[in-house]
Amino acid sequence: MSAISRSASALDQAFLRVIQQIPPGRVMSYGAVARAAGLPRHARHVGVALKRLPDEQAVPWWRVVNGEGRISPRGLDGSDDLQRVLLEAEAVEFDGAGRIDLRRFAWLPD
DNA sequence: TCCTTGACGAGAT
DNA sequence: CATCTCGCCAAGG
Repeated sequence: MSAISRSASALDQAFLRVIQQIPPGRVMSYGAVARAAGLPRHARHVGVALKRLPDEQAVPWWRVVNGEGRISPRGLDGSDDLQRVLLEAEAVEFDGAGRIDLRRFAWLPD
């Protein structure tokens, strides 16, 4: 029983497995994760899966951004800022508008 | 069952 | 660029 299988639905686990493969310094959009998991049109659910992700990070959730190369705002908690800090710590660059150049940092499964 | 909610995305204006 | 509109689809009320 892996750490993520405890509180995630079978569908969520498909996304999480993909996310676990994203190498440091690279990112993937929600839609890309969904497609790589063989579940196109489920971009929104990738976000849902991460949201209900338990504290214990067995998954590099911070390497998932939206299709514009931006960190999706989720409101009050400062997890947005944390995400940016974690990414910059991996040398991922943000431009003046807070965007990541996906042509350079996006990753796709081999 | 019906209705509403989204860490989304593509396209039109 | 910034907005807005729609399509998408599982979950929860």
